Amino acid sequence: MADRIIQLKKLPESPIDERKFRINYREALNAAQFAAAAHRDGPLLVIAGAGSGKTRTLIYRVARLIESGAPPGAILLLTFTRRAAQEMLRRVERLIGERGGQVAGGTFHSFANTVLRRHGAAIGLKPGFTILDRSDMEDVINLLRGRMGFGTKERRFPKKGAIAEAISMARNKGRELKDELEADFAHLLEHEAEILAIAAAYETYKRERGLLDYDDLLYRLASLMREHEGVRNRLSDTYRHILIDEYQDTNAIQAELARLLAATHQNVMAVGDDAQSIYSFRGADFRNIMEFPKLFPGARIIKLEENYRSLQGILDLANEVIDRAAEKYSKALFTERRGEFRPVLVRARDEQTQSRFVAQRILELREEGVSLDEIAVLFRSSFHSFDLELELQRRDIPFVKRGGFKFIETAHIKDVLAHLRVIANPADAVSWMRALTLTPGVGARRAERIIESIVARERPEDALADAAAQAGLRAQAALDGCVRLAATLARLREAGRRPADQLADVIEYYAPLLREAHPDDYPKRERDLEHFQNLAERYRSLDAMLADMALEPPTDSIGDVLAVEPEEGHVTLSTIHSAKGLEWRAVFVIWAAEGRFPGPMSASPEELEEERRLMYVAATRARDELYLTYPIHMFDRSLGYVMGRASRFLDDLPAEVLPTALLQEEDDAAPA
DNA sequence: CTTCTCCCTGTTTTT
DNA sequence: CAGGGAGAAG
Repeated sequence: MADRIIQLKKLPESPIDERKFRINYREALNAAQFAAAAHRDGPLLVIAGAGSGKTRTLIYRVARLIESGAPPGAILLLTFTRRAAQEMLRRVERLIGERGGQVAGGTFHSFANTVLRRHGAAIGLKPGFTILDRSDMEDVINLLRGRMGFGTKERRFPKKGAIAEAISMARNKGRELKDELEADFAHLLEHEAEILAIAAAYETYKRERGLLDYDDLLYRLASLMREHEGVRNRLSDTYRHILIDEYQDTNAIQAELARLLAATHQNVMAVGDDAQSIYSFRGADFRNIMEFPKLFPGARIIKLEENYRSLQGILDLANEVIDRAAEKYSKALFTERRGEFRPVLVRARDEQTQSRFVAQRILELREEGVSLDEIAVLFRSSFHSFDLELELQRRDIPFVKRGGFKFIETAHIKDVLAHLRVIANPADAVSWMRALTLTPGVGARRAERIIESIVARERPEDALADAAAQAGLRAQAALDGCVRLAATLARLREAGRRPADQLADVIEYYAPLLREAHPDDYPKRERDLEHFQNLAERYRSLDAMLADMALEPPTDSIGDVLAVEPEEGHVTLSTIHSAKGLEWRAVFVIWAAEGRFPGPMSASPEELEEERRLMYVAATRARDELYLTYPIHMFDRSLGYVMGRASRFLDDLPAEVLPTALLQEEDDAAPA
């Protein structure tokens, strides 16, 4: 006789008692957001439209993981910019208290830096490696090109920037340089053999001297984890929950890092928006986000489509812009937010008028009670704001500018840094080159000879004076200069010195050289050095300071007006790239004109598609008000004044979605 | 042979 | 505005 069968009932999907949590997640989040935040284990992909509470969802998921018992240190939050990382960690801390501060987080690059300094020995890395930024990379390439004798006779050898770009792109796409050149750098193929030789020499050079460029940080971390199962499992066990923001901007290596980090648990949450992929120039491919379910089989997919940021009129515009994209995107944004506002396309007479309009409207907004902190002006390329910066200065409107040139990239800061880097890594020949050629009478040739004879030493500066004499330096002034440099470096190397004091010594040594080199504008540059000095005070180790300067440099170039009444806030001027993930109550997009946005460099259909997404990103930064402007008369260097046309991304939009306005002088007629 | 100086050009976007 | 090239000067 058969046993009696008793049916065991399946428990309902979510038996979790919400009351055990301190935070009321159901109240704080909508259904889709809640599903994402409450997700426990296994891969999860969140496709989140602009303004759909993506960051909020991430933060609540972190909080919930911790409330469910995950140690904060086991949660790793990877982002693309330091600002995004800091902002998130701050909000986590506010939500759940100081334990939130123990959550690990940062950019892919800074995470790689930390891991490689600790575990890099397994792949032959010294912990004291130096990080090369893009211009350092170009300096090395230039040095090698010279050494190898390329481009001296021939006129048309590719520029160092082009070579660096090709090398970097190949790395980020995980391709052979040869293939990359053939696919995307056809114009360099003429010099293929030389470029390949330079690339090979570049690799050797970096390895011999303990140098890593940005791409190496990711690439070597991936090799480390691929080749060393022990390290891989240790890292994966340490970080039981990996959360990745802006996944649409990952490239091939970053996707692999995600896979490697999740080796022992598959707990990866990726958040992104395919319509906001704007980093293909860095090797990012928005198809990555589509491939996520292939990389992590069984991934759960959640879409966030409701927008909490913008008024419907602004979303209508954004939807129209992205609707016209060649590749169709999966979402249409909608919102419950009601309001009359429609975005406006403002046609200004010329650039000056455009600037005047923006400045005037900013002042009006301030009159209406909008804080300057709630206003941003966005543009395609950082130089587009030059005229506006002057206008804002004229009217005493405080602003900060994000993106574009950072003060860390200016020659005088790099000069000062070079001296510190030589102390941190005596084998860093690029920095030696920079420091040495600053002394009068020493140029590239002699500097190289000097470096060759001293660079292998532990304290190269001890041999500096002799080497200088042997390198053919005759002039007493030049020899004296080398002696002074050696003395300064020797002092820097004394044990137990604070980075800030070391920097002060360098600046003392460097100040006369700076005045000599820039008699016209050295006061401005000295102010930058002072600013740098202040920044240095926070660091306890030179290595940490140098790594930060390469990976997470201070981004805001402080406008001269910053000191004016700081309590009233400041307008943000930003490239669209740097504005990613941020929002403001009122947003201006200037230079929304053909030839600027899209710019002249965007020719291929793919590039134009990316420009379109960029416009979409720009528009969706605005909460309540959005103004797009362009000048009717644009100045072109070769043609003089030409007629400006509205950006093709706005040109064909229906007038209900984007009405136009023309600016008029006050006494001309009725106001526009 | 090297360095310095002056004039030109041409400028995305970022870790 | 800086990076590169050409030519002058050390």
